[in-house]
Amino acid sequence: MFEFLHQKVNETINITDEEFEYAKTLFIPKKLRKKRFLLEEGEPCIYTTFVEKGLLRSFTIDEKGNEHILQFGMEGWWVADLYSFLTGEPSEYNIEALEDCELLLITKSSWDLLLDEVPAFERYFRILIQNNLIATQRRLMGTISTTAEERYTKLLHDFPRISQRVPQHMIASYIGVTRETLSRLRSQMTSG
Amino acid sequence: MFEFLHQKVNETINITDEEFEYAKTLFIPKKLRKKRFLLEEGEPCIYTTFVEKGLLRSFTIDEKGNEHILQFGMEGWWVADLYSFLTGEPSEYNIEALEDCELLLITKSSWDLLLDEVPAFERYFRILIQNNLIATQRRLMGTISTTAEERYTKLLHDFPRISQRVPQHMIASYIGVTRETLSRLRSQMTSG
DNA sequence: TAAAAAACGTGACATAGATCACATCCATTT
DNA sequence: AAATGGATGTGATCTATGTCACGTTTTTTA
Repeated sequence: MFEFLHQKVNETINITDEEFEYAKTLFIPKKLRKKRFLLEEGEPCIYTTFVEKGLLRSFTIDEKGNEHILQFGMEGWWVADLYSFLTGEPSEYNIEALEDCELLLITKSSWDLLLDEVPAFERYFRILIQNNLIATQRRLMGTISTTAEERYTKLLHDFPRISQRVPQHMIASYIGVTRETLSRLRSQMTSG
Repeated sequence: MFEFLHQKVNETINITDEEFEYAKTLFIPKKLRKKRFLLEEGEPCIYTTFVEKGLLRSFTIDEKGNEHILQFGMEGWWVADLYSFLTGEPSEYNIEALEDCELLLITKSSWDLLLDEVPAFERYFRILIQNNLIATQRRLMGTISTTAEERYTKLLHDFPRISQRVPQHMIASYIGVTRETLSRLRSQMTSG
């Protein structure tokens, strides 16, 4: 059950088997079925979650009822509302399973304990967050400076299998356009 | 010279005086005059920089010659092209002083040493990057889901003094519109 | 302090993308 | 297998923002 997490951690930092054995005691395994929510807007995000299997999305819903996707959480990734997790404030995000999922949850207090007891995990999360920051900065700059078509093409390039796994209207909301616009974009691209 | 950095670090983590004394030996003080560049696109970002005094911006220039600002670096903040700093790859960003600056630079090898020797600094940078990620995610979601006017109002709210310190066309490029659009927005806002 | 450069405002027009409306098409549930 | 709801495509229009052009004001620099 922990092989995949162990592998991901080992790819990033040096960690002893005892340290990882200790870490294992702090995680809570959970299965979550498609369409079920791991987190709903307004409630505090009490877990940070490692995705062993499946696919989730974190997203907001604005006043008009439009959804805006912050991220997809695929196998090997982590999902949470980081701000809510750290502060205990109500979450701004929803997190929903887009496929049946197998997850490893860790609470804030266990996470704090883990970082205190095993400095290697402090580094692991620093690197994880660092890579996430770099990716988020790139996406931000792309959103500011490129067209919807370029952002769509880049998404397909970065995650080739995504369009088989999630409906088009979610891809549209990830790149920041309406489903209608993405639909027209796609027909232009195949015809042209 | 290091009082401000010491203060910022102390606000975030617990650190002994000896640990901070060691850290001090790894930084390179530098003054940078207004309009001078700390980093130019294409060259590797060999330093991460703490801003003691002054103001900088990191930005890209696209094929059309338009500038897009990733961030302003004010007193107490850090600036770098994180990806380039970590990998040694050529930078995608320019970093320019918008005011006369006093900076503390640290190279990648010194930074690695610091994180190895003083685990408290690993935590300091983890928290720093974490807060930056949260802010960047918020800005991304705002860019996807709100109007230019809302983004402008939010920027003024978050950084009330920014509009006295940087020209309007840079504020425009930060919120992702042209200078003409921001100019019109501003006249609407004061009239309405 | 004169000259040059950068910043800013504003009009006319172009365009990407949003909105609204409706018609399939496909999948999940019973 | 029927039925319901979600997902997609597409037309007609609307709107925010971009683009281009030119003039004025302010700030730097020589």
